[in-house]
Amino acid sequence: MAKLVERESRKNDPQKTKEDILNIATEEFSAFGLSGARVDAIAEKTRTSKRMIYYYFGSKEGLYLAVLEKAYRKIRSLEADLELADLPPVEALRTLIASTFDHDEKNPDFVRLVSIENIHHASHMKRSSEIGELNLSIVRTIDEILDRGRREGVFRRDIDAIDLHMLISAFCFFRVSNRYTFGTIFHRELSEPDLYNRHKQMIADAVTAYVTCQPKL
Amino acid sequence: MAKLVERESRKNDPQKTKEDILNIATEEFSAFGLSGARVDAIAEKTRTSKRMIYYYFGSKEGLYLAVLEKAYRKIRSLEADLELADLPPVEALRTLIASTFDHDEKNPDFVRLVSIENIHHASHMKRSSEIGELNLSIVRTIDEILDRGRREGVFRRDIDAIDLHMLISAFCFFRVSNRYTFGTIFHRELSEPDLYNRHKQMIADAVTAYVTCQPKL
DNA sequence: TTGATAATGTACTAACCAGTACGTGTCAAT
DNA sequence: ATTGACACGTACTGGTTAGTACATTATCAA
Repeated sequence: MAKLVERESRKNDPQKTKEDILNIATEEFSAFGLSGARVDAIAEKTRTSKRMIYYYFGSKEGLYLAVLEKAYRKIRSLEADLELADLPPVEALRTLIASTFDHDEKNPDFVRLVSIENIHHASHMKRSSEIGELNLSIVRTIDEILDRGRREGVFRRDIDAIDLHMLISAFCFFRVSNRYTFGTIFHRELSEPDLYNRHKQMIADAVTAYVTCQPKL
Repeated sequence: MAKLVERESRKNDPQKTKEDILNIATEEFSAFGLSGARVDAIAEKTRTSKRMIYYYFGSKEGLYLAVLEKAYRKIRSLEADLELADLPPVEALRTLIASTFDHDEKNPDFVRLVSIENIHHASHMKRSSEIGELNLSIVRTIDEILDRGRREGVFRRDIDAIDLHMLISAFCFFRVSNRYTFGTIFHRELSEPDLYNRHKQMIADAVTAYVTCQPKL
């Protein structure tokens, strides 16, 4: 007797298979960390099998690295398209801050992956040629704004672009990365719209106040 | 024939055994995370055996929670002893910021544990009655400073103490928690003394500039 | 059509790792 | 000195998990 269940014929779609794996893996690694994530769990949630993970990515760490690289590739692509050259320096800065703030708010997965990578001393990132060459354009952008501000006499002169980027980044990142412990200790839901707006305003105010103030001795 | 090797007699020292385990475990969890740390590895580095870990802490998670609680207990004890009441508001604030800055700088283990706990959605912290009751005195301290500053007319009036604490904390924490990725991307060694001083100055300047500036509309 | 290569599925393995069974040693109070 | 509770060590187990062996199907170029 012939098989009653017709086995549906397999479709080869390497592109999609890879992407599917990467997407699921991003969720899993971001949720459980590198050692916490389970390859089997990833495989199960995929359209395909564990075999394919090793076929395309070689190892768990290989998959993790691919996830990390994809995450950084995404932010690099987002970084370019801000038109700030024709805004006055303070406005340009505020726009940039708002964009950083929203980016972290909208990409908790990315934030978590970066946190995880820091737990691992950024060792995978260091080994990645792709990420290693990230020469973040955001710093150039900040540098230009600072330069214009100084020439126009509205900014203090002793500010380093990378330092300033860190000041901005730190707040935006922390709000997302430490959402849970901070929220628990202070009984605040850091994802509420009220706080979102207030915090966005605060970091913009703080940074602009800083860059426009006179240096303390 | 009698044993040639005299087995040295065992000493029971439960206090020390517990502490020993806790100290090693703190290192291990902070280095590898909750899922990355290995109970066997912890046991080996201990004077005692794996058996004792389960004897005193019940499970790997139990041990992790004990580590976390000890870490938070430590900061709570450090928080109290700042004498700020007789300083002018701006100076009081700068002192407080310096203290937060140094605390995170000197306690990377604590910072890493908090990062790890955030990866886990602060779930252990929530379950801990001890940590759950952390009603951080630092916020009260900030509140008092803000109050005095407002009364003296030097601070803007629309600042929330917890928000301000977050602004300060975020920078101090990020500098340590994201040391590796940030350092790798921007080719900066965030532990260098030069940067240490500059950053300490910067966060103090930024926060004081913010609290003393006029609100933007 | 064919055959080479790329893509995929199934079933397995070996190592690892949290947790335990079971027994021994310590010490203080009686 | 005995006893009982606490402290501790050794050796093991059973489930988990990263990774693989092997067979099969799809695809496409010649």
